[in-house]
Amino acid sequence: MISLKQLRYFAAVARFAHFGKAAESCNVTQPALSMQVRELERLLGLTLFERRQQGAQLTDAGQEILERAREILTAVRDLDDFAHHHKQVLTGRLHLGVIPSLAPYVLPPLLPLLRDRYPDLDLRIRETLTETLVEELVDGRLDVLLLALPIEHPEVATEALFEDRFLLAAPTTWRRESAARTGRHKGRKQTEPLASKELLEEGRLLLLEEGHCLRDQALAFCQLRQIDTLDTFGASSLSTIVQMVSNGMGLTLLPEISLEVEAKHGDIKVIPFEAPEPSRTVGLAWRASSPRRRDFEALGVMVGEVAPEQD
Amino acid sequence: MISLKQLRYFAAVARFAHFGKAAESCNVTQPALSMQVRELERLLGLTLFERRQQGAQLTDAGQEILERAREILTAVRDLDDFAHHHKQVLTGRLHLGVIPSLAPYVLPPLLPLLRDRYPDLDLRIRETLTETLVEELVDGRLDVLLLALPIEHPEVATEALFEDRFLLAAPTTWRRESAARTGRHKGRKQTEPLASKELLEEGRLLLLEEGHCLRDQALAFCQLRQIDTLDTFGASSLSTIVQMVSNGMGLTLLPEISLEVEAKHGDIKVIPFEAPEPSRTVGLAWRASSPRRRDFEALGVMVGEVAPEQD
DNA sequence: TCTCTTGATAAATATTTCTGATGACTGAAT
DNA sequence: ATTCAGTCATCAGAAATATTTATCAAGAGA
Repeated sequence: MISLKQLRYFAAVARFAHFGKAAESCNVTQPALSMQVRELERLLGLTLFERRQQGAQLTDAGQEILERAREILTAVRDLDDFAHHHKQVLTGRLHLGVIPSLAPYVLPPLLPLLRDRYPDLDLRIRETLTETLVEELVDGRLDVLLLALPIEHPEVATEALFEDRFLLAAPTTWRRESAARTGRHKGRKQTEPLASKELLEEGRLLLLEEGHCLRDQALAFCQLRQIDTLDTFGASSLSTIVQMVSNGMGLTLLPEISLEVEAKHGDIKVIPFEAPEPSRTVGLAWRASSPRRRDFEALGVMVGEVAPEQD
Repeated sequence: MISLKQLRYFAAVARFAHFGKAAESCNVTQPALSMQVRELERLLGLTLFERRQQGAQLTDAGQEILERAREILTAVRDLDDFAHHHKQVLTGRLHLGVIPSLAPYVLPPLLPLLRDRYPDLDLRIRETLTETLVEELVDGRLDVLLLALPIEHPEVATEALFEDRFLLAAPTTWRRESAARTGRHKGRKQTEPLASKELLEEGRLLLLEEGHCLRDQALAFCQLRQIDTLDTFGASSLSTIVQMVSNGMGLTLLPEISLEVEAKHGDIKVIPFEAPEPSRTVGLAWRASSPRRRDFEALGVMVGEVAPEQD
């Protein structure tokens, strides 16, 4: 009779395309895992992997079985979660994924608050790009994500928490009229607090490297499709960007939530945009099948408490 | 770590509300099953059953866990089915459920045909009422049903195969005009081959007992809500009904598919209805998640071959 | 050819699961 | 009150299963 152990081992081999690594990830030796996978193949009456020198390659049949196996494993994990968490909210282990443009600003105030209010919560944090987070979420390695919406995925449910405005960050030496070559802004007073997006076209725009959603949102706002005004190298953290800005290497967009930290890091001035102000929607995402809705709602409330005040 | 075995045992206990019977159904001894259920409870950190002298009663938490467990078990069964049947069509074991008003007419010609054309098919038949069939289908004890549509159930997919007309069955001694008290049919010729539904009001209507869909369909057609013209005892097979009709105890509706068999059983005359003729839609039903669609389609073709010709 | 990596195999061991006998408990009948 | 029949729990030993350790064979790359 098929066992979950077999499915788990099978999924691991599929993930790593390598029996040895899969065995390690399952905390068993390679022969133990090989035996179970082989037994599963016998039970199913088909070959799941092509064993090659370079590793294990899923067969076509294996691919289809894998999808079903993953669903089953997720359902089992959900059942377990449900059992453990349906009484109390925010207890036990919770794997939280956060995008890099939120983690350094949300987590410092959030974690002490959580530790204080939910001492039985064993929070595990993972910080990486949206794409990877969603993948790991669907896969069951993460339980809930804190990121910028929208997330379009049939298995993922989301909840918006707050709007995070974007502001223009410039060197303190930067003068708006110095860049107003187009003359469009001639008549404006210098104390005018709004920056129109045209301003961005005047200086080099510094952004996070490829894959960060913040980069995409900034580009979308600027409707910049030509790459020549961009620093093609990009940076992997906003701190670095701010350092670059304060050294006169260009301009950037900063999310409001980062200001308290980043405005102190470097010598920059921050200018709000004219309406309609650009912004991103920060929210939570989880597997639609997850039984821990109540946990996520509670978590959302906590995040809301540490978020910037809404207009 | 949770195992499928534990879920299987748990589901069995839930089904029988009795550890001993559950153990028997799982082909293990009662202590073995008790241990696994207890271990599952330990792993989940909650109590699944209230153990009483009268048996095992699911707790509220157990009820919710049960639903998830059943989904998992079904998914595993589907995975297994998929592996075994995605290559060849109609091989291996197939549990077919049939309603009593179809089984005696469809199965005799169907089974030899199947045995001939799909010798590797190990068909298991279950005959009972629609309600039970659907329950067992969703539960995974049956794979496919042959019955009257529609079936409204979120987890069940269906396919219509053919229309089965209803005809009026009357004693050979019965004369239409003898009952035409209303005078509405006075002008008609006696050789007129159509029977309007008003005719049914004139004789006592004999139907299958409560729960048979054929009974409900007949009642729906007649728009009879008053029970006084009905034989309240009902019968459990059409053969019996036909015997009653041929002995002058009343009239009944017979599905066309039964005529070849039943018209010979008793001494009756069969009269078609005026348009719009009453009929039922015969079709197949299966779990929407089942991977054996191709099997069901092939089965549908076979049933079509033994069904009455369509107009 | 030699070396490294891959996964498979075999035997010994560890672990899990099952059986069969027993026991405690409960409600019903005597 | 006592017995009885039925429930599920417990336990020790047996059986089945999974795992480890050690070793092997095959192919890729030097």
